Amino acid sequence: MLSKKTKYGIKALCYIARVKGDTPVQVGEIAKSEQIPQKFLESILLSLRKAGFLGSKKGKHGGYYLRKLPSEIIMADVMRVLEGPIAMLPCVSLNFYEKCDDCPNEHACSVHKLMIQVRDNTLNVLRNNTLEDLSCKK
Amino acid sequence: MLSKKTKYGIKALCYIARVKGDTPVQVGEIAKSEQIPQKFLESILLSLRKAGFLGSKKGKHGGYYLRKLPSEIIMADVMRVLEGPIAMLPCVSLNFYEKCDDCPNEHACSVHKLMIQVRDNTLNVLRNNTLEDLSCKK
DNA sequence: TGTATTTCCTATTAAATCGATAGGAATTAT
DNA sequence: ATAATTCCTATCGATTTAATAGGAAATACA
Repeated sequence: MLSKKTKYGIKALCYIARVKGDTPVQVGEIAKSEQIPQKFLESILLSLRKAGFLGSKKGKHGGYYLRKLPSEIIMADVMRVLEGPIAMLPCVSLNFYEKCDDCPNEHACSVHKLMIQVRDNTLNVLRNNTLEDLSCKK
Repeated sequence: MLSKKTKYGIKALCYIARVKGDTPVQVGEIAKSEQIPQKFLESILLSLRKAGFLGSKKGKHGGYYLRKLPSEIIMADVMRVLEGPIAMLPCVSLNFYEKCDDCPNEHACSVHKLMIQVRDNTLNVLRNNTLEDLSCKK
């Protein structure tokens, strides 16, 4: 199940991508428009900023803005920051690999075999979608 | 993240599929061989039985056996029983659809758009893998 | 310079879920 | 009868999730 954190984060990124204008977008505005608890959204945008997707400006007329073009923001990268590993098992993860305790031979493991395929296909989707692809007008 | 329940359940199904012979396979044997806590495995096999994948026999020389050919057991169906919905969001689920509270227009939702693609691809993998495909000899 | 505004940061909480365990009832082979 | 095995319910501890609280730091502007 996708966490609310990820869901909210993607929605917020899309909102920011859609907004035209020079001034940064405020958390309160996004929260209200997208129906997201403001304090929760604050922490989400903070982690997106730390991951390099967003820049921020403090104080009056402050807010968040994209640091890259929407077409350069790959959803797989966003997902990894918000949701964590894309693979459903550590033993099939590219970026967060870990061996299973219980599994003596990975290549003979039925679950491994299946989850490799799921990962490949999911990754394919997430790598081929950028923020631009998602942030269509309402 | 894939739950241990699902992981254990798939491993157990594969184990049963690999075993040759007339007599049912006992939980204790599977648990020992696949390194799964026996009591936990009991409850998992019980739900697989209730879902129609397994049959059981009680008492001495009792145990579990497949009720269909491995080639007829579709992994998507197994996953739904053990893990729940395949979609990452209720609003993109075929079998467990639910509208999002916060989302006024599903078709304009960026997250929806992305998760539909993920679901389609995941489903494609899980529908095209049967127990036979996974339960290769060790 | 002072005040309101906004992001930034840490801590806490309530609820849900997960993985596992416990104990015993029901059924069956011998 | 007895031992073995599935069946069923309840419970527990740990972890994660979603959200809230409170205030520090920075900034615009009067």
